[in-house]
Amino acid sequence: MSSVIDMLNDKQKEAALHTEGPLLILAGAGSGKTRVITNRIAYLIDECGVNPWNILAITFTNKAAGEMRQRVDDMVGYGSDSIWVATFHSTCVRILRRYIDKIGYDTNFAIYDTDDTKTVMKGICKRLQIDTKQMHERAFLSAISRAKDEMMTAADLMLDAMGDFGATQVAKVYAEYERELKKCNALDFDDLLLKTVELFKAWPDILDLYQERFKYIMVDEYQDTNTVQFEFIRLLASKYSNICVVGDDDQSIYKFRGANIRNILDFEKVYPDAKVVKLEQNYRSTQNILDAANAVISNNAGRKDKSLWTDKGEGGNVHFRQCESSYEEAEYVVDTILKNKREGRYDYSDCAVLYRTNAQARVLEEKFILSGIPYDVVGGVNFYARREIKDILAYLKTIDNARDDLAVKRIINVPRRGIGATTINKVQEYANANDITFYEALTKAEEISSIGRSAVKLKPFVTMIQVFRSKLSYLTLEELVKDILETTEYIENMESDSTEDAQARVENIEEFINKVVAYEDEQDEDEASLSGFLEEVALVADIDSADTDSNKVLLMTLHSAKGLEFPFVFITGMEEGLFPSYMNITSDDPSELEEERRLCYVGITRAMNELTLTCARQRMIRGETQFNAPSRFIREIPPGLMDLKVPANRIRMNDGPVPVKSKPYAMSSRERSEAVKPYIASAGSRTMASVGIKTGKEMVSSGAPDYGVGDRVRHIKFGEGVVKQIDKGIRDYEVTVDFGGYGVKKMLAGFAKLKKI
DNA sequence: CGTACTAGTCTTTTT
DNA sequence: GACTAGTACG
Repeated sequence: MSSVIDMLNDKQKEAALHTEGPLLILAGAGSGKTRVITNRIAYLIDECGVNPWNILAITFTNKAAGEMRQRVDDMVGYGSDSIWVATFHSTCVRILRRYIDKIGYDTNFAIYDTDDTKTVMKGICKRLQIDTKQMHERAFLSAISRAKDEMMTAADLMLDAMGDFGATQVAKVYAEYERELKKCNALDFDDLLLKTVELFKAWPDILDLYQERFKYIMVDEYQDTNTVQFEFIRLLASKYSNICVVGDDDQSIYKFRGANIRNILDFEKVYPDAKVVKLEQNYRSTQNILDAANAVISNNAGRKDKSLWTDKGEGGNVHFRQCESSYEEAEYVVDTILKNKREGRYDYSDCAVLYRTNAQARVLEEKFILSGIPYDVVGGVNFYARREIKDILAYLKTIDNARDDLAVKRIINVPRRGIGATTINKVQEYANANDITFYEALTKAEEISSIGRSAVKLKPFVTMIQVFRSKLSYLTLEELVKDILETTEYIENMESDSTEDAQARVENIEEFINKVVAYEDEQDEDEASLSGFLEEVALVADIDSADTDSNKVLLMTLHSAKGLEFPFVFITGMEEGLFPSYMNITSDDPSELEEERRLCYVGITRAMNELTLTCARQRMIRGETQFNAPSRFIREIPPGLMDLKVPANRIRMNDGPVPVKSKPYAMSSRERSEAVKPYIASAGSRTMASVGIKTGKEMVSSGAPDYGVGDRVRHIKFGEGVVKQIDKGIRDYEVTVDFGGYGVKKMLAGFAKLKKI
């Protein structure tokens, strides 16, 4: 019987075969760590007779979890679905949904995202009369988040503050914030981990249950774990000690959000009997690229000693190019890609353009559009954080379970219903006084004497929500969402007050409906519940846009590039003040600069065959033109590895402005959105198809309806009616129908789903 | 209560 | 330069 580990090298084998007891795999960039993990899982099941049910594999992102799940499924035949592959957060949610009542929460708790917590914080600052100009909401939130990462309570912070005014205030706000979330039966992202650890500590029998369940634990990207995540894993593994962590201290780039690099550096101290395996053979890059990466990272102190090698051969030099402006830089990137494409050396999908900040994508995008190169920007604004999507989600949350005050308040006046801040405050006061939720208070509006005439406006809102609820039993989720949009005339209202980006918003809503349909298709007939959908969406940042099969250049930040590889990589904006960022240069903490250097290391090691580093002498940052010297990271690469267009000592440092030869072409925002459209439009559908999800019925059709003026049609809610008028709207046909008893309605053909009779 | 303008703010990012 | 939040006014 041929073994699953035969395809591994010696080191990889050593790691895969060590199944009992703690194991640290130090996996350098491109050393095949995912392969080791999946093979190790297969080995555990096939050769050691481990029940798949007893295996837990934890990742940070949904994307990583999805990829691992895929590869495990491919490798392990029978029983692979019972392997628990999930992110930290979704793992905790699953545990908490079962047992959180043991520590005083309701099991249908809400999960507050970053936006929600900001809203909560704003309210607290107002109530405590904190001057948010002096101390920002964001500062409080990040202080609280950091405290939670370190498992510190508000009381702990208060003790630590030792009377210091600022620190005391943070502690007070923290306590208030906790009270507020508890009142709403809500958890923030940090709480998901924290409360699970709390639960495990308070209820040893529950912990034991999960220890028995997860006898073999694997953690990916271990260098990015924070203290509470470490504790979660430690507790789970403390019975059987079969814990395997994989990571690379040189790729730790999330310190700013609480990652504790000591978790990986001190692993052997916590587990003295741990076996350590270093994977140093790189299967990705040429020797020159690796040498450049090694040279840069060797400037960092306090790392685990290792150095990557490859048998891929020397390869070409690393290219470096200093440009006059960001426009010229973008042109250089575009021209190089076109030239390579023409000469048949690299296709579009072989190339990736990386940068430090998302804002840098704009100029690049403009040039890509002009040149006609197909591209995709990865990341940017979180899909589910967009206003229109959050609005619809708030409706769904309210219908599902009106305990989420934030959701109810979000939509009570969206679209406008003439319910203002004063009324909302009065309802809230009433709710506080009677210890009921905001929504419950709404249902008793007529009892609130202070509201007066406004009570009349609240009634229809409550009725509407109740009507939606009553329809839950027979409408599909898709129908429900469309019903919400129609009943509230959401799109019409949106179009009337913001014509500029209304079109993009409508497209987002359509994409959202696609997502809903995809969810329903995934589930078995009766399984597709509203709560289930909201659960899934709460922990997903973006619609997965990894469409590697389409032939496009990918643009993304260095952070989002982690874990990916490309034959040709551009790293742009290699300038002091931008990369490394100004914040980190001026910081008195030298470890901040080391994190930037690790980021540079991550960037360089994404490249398989060719790497081009570019910088601009002149760049617009935050509406201000800056003149920056080339990044220090450039100078850390031995000149012998680079092909410099000018000798190194002739590279111009920041010696002031030079007249720009040609006026940079800048597109108007309309031109831009027009030009960008075809790519965006194709991105969504392709994503769905590539994941193998049926999008169900055809979305809003741009074709003409199959009925005309005067025809009788049927609508799902209003019944039969007569078509009065059909107008070609911005993106769809607007149909005016007389429904007799229901009156005359104007609706979008795509949403209305009218049937000719 | 809603709108229109002004002032201030900007890292990186996932859940 | 772009976005958002807050404020002044109708």
